[in-house]
Amino acid sequence: MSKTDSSFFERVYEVVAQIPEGRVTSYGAIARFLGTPKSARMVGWAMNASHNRLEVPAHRVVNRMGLLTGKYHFEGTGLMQQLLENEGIKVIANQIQDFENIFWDPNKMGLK
DNA sequence: TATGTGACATCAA
DNA sequence: CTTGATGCCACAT
Repeated sequence: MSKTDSSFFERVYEVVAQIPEGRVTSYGAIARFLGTPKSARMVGWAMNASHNRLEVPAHRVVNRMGLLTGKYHFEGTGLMQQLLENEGIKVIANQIQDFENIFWDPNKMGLK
């Protein structure tokens, strides 16, 4: 309800919320889109707070290698993988298959 | 006010 | 080729 977002996190949520179904993105890509290419860690941190923002599909956000790094932060174990598989993404051993194929770049979002 | 932290990324040896 | 170490920025205490 505040008019001033004043939260870098809010921006991350917005980007993540724009991720199409069946697609995934990386922390660095989001960070770069926000203008802070070196703050990839902050993106992950924002996800930490995303637990309050259910509108944020954090399960669609993975690290650079397509590895479900934050699966341990979800409710239970394997929930993140379940959600991804539910969208048609193949995940084996916390590793997304065809990661490059389903990778969604926010920078290309409105462009092209 | 200062210190610590973190679901990453990138460079170096 | 692999493994290690550092940088990073914004938020929390």
